[in-house]
Amino acid sequence: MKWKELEEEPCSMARTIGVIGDRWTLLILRECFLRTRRFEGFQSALGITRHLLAERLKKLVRQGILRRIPYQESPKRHEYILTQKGLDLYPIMMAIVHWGDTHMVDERGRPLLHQHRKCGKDFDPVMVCSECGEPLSAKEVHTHPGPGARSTPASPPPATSKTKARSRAA
Amino acid sequence: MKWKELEEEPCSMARTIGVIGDRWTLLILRECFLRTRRFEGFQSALGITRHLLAERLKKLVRQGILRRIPYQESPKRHEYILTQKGLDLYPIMMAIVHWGDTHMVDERGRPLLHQHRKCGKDFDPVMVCSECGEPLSAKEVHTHPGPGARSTPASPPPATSKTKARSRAA
DNA sequence: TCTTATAGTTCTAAAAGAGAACTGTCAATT
DNA sequence: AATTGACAGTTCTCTTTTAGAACTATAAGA
Repeated sequence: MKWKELEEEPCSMARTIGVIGDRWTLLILRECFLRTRRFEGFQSALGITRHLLAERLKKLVRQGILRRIPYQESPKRHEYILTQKGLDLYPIMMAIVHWGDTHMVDERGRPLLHQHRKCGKDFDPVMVCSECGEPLSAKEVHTHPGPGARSTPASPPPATSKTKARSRAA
Repeated sequence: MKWKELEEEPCSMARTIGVIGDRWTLLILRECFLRTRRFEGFQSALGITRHLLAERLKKLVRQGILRRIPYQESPKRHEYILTQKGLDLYPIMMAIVHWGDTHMVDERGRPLLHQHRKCGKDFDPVMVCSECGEPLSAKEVHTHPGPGARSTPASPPPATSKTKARSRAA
């Protein structure tokens, strides 16, 4: 499967995975949220090969998640900073960190704590329903097709060429 | 970088990425949350090669995210179902879907809607602070080292062998 | 002039993934 | 009794990605 195909599936998860669903991209984004902005910064923090780093940064810029901004002329140098679209990835990052904090810590405890400036306390991220404010769990949620679902009852899908996957929306 | 190394970093994000940070694993998990349980089900829904599917399922079982449970004898057949640890991935999945719903939909709109059984409404997932209940954004959060951080001021890190990454906790 | 900092690009070898075919067990059909 | 089909994998070859290291380019500073 190619990345491009993923981005075209009628599934918000598949599309998102097509953009950020590989380890290096996720780690680069972690660095972005930790305020890393420059090529060398990413490279030395992550130990990623320079080749891949250059490629991933380009992709993130293409996707509008990072913006490449000059911070000096001669020699030209740029910084990579998160756009709003990139900042919106924060809940994904926090959800990942929180799962790790819950299920992957060793005896020593959490590597990093998060303090909420507004209330001043160390916190955990909690996912709640936008309508009633209650915490969410998988079993309390029912999924149903939305307007962008692939097969409307009226018109069956036009035999999607070579892709063997029976497409499944999410 | 090998997956194993990731799982040993003092960073909850890196560790989590080591477990679920690749596209197929994420897509398999999507299917799990959509109630797919069997090998053929995953294979035909995703179009993943059988080889990779077998490997990924094994890994998820090893990690305690899925449990392999017999549903018939002769011939022996098993289903893969989410453990509690697996169910706890739900906020990650929802955060990913929601970002896609926000930034990756086409004119047609969302492929899938989510209804909260408790309140009966279609909702968006919102990430809030466990302490004060306010929605979170990256800029309102300050990160600081926790007990499991790698370099305690007292004892500097023991020159971490070959890994070139200057480790960075999260 | 020589070294360092920065941001890449280019090369080769190793690892991972794609694609297709094959195995083995049993139930149902011909 | 032999054949087909469902299911859950395994094995094979070929292609694409990654890893790892070296190289390029520009300018500032010792």
